[in-house]
Amino acid sequence: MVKSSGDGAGAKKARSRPLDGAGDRLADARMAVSRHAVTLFLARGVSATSGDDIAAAAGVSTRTVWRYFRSKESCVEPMLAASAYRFIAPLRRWPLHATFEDFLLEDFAEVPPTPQDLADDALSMGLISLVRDEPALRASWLMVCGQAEQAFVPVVARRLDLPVDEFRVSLSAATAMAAARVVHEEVAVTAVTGVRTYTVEDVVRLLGKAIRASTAEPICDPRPRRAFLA
Amino acid sequence: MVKSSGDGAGAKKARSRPLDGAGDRLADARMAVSRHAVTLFLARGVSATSGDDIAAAAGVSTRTVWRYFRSKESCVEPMLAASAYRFIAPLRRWPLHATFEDFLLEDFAEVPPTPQDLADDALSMGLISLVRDEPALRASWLMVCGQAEQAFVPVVARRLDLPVDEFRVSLSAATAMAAARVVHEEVAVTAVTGVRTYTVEDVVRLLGKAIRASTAEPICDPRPRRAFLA
DNA sequence: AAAAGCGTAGTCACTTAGTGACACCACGGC
DNA sequence: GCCGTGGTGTCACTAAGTGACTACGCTTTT
Repeated sequence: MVKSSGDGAGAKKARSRPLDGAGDRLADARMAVSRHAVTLFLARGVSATSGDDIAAAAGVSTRTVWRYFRSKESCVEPMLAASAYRFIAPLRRWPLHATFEDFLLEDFAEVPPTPQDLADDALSMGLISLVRDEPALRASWLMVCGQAEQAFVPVVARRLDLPVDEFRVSLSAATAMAAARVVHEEVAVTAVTGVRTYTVEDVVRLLGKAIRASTAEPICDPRPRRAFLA
Repeated sequence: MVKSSGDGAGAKKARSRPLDGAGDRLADARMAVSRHAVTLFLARGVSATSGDDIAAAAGVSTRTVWRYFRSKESCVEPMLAASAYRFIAPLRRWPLHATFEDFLLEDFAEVPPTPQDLADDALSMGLISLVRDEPALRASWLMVCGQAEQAFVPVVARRLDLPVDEFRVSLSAATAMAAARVVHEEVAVTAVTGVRTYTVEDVVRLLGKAIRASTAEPICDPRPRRAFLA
């Protein structure tokens, strides 16, 4: 089913991958296919959508779909990952003296998401709301959370002034992203079922609370001055 | 690829499922197949093992394998889940006044694992050490961690004296199991690569430290008396 | 400007993963 | 004895996923 490396494509040159802005042609192509896959999954369900359907909708050959993705379900990963990165990427610029909420809200005000981003986030939320019932989809969602966890590691390391390979750092990144996952799932199901609606601010506050509760490390708040301890 | 429900089999009657001791004939059969699958995966690698191979090794028809499991990779889930439950199931009896480490170590001394359990744990560890490289296996591992999270919910609820559907409870269960996952992965790779060895006590202490660090809630220690706050 | 080099997509034949339908026990109740 | 009921095997089939090769576009070289 899977040869060895993750998602065939990118193995060749490991080119740039800016993580933030656009630019990677291959990543864009994968993203386009992913968007069509998600749309189809939401419209007719995962099992009623074939690889051929996805290929046809995206206007590429079936072979290309399997070159891009290691399985049908993993087609959703770029979409979900992109939504996650829209939160995590800005945090690489998060100044040490700012709180989680203050920084993120200010940043969103300064660099507002594009309409495309918002549409993608809506699709992602729809998908996340399905994750409880569709095991294959859940596996992909958890994989994306794992990627998010990796992307969050340097943020935590900087906040704690610790090297990225420190155990405390990976632990904190893992628990924080677990908290973020639970919040996202909760938000997705309540939003999709119409129980309530959320503003960006609501979500940021929920995330902040959850991440604070998820670790004894002070990653969300200004770092205490070392001088007091020395 | 997947019809709708998780792992075809058990849908019919949702019979007992004792979670602890043996007894379920179907679960035992699934476990036996799972054990053979894990052995083969470890011996020759996942992609070099086919569904037919697993069926042949387990002495059942291929059709039965697909009835038991929704995919080749998910064959490993019963083995991994059983290892996880050997930690979580006892915790349902965890008295409120005992610390995590004290209770678990005492319990393991009283009810020592069978040789079969120990062998299964060794296989599981071998498998967990592979999850970093094999994405399909990683997805299954994360699914098992999700099941463990669900199983941990009632334990947390009891410790916090909160209903099982409280958000704080699912949050804590999620972050605690994320911590446990990171510890298990670390232990698995260092143990398998021979960097160091672990006793049960080592693992329990590592888990305790990690879970304590993973949540602001006092789930690992005796619950503070409410009377002081009232 | 032609040629060579390279990276990516398409085509098609092929293997393996996974499902549906039905026959066949083994078991327990009556 | 007969009748459900639940689990398994057989077989035919669909869908997922791979290998090998071709063809196109783009850059670099001469």
